[in-house]
Amino acid sequence: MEALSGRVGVKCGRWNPTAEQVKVLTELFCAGLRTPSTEQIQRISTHLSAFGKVESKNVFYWFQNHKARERHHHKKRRRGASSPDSGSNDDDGRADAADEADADLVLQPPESKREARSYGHHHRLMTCYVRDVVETETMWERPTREVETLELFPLKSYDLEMDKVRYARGGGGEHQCREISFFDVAAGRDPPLELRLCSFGL
Amino acid sequence: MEALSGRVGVKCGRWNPTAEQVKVLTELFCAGLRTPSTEQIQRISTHLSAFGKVESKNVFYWFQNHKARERHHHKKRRRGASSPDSGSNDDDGRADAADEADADLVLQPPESKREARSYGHHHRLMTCYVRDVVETETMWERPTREVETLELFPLKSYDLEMDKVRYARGGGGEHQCREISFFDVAAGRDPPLELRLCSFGL
DNA sequence: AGTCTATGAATGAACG
DNA sequence: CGTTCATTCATAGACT
Repeated sequence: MEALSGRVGVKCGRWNPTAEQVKVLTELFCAGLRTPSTEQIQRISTHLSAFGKVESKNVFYWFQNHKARERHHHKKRRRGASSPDSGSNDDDGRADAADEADADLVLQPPESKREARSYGHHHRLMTCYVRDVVETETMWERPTREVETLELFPLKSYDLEMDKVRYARGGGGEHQCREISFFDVAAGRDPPLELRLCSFGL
Repeated sequence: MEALSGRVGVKCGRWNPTAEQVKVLTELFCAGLRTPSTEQIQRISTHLSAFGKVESKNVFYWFQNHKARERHHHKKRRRGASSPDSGSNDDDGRADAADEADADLVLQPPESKREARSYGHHHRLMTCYVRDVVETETMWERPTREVETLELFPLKSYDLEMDKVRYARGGGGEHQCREISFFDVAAGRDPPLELRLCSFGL
């Protein structure tokens, strides 16, 4: 998808990342970066600006969205026959089709789905997610990630060390991009994508 | 784009402020209100309820978010261009380079007397909004409440005690309370607090 | 035409 | 309070 994001339209209503930018972002994400700090965002955007216009907020949102969608990615994994479902409700202009969540990764939040979330801030969401499932054959298996220890950002800053703990999903730090399906596409529509931080041209 | 009234989703899962409510809140914010006290929150929410359903916690969160995002959110900075870009260099290769300097932390007052607030600050604030919890089930039918009272709050309450020092910058500005979008505001800083609450005509 | 999907953007809610 | 999560809105682009 996305095809050659050559940024066709001149209408810059919203940021339209170039292929290179997406590549870099994706690699960073796969390398483990999930919530870049302000400084990191700054640096990333600065570097991405070499491929086209970008602002820090774009980078910020990009990571926000990716992380959120990665986690919240549970479309349909049941029913493998028939049509892949399609809601039936006919929209009336804007019915939205967010399908029913299914909480695939969530461990066991006392809450149901998203509803009884009133001001019961007591029952936190238990941010424990089933850490990386198993091996994803379709994944590259942790390339020499620290080949160069890219200098752009200390790498250790966002290195798996930290994130791992926060999300409790990196038992051994062997988790690269594990699930993500839509990411594959994004990354796959490009060359082999040699996962390597040093490829950031730094 | 679609200007205001973007309130489409009528789904009441989370508070969706109406244009009027946002207007009032924004004006208050621009007037200098940053951390309303429990009582102020109460009054504000009471007044806002004239425009639609709203709970104290919503007001509380609103201010929290606004304050936080005002500071946060990565720079924006442009090279003198006005209006949301326009052609300009839109080629890959080299957008801007020297621009990425950022400095959105310009505000951030020295938290010296920030704690002057009476209420201890821990989780207590949350307890402030527990009164107006009307039956959310009902259709909060009461558009006309008491529009005559109009005395939101003395204004001195949150008035320029210490808040003043924060945004009392230069003052050469003449930006009114615009419908900010934080990303921009971060760089523009606040307007003069010459706002008189009476303008909240609401 | 239109529709669907991926995703950028925005913001309410909450955690720590 | 700053940071992060969750949900929603809007829109560019792909597919039929």
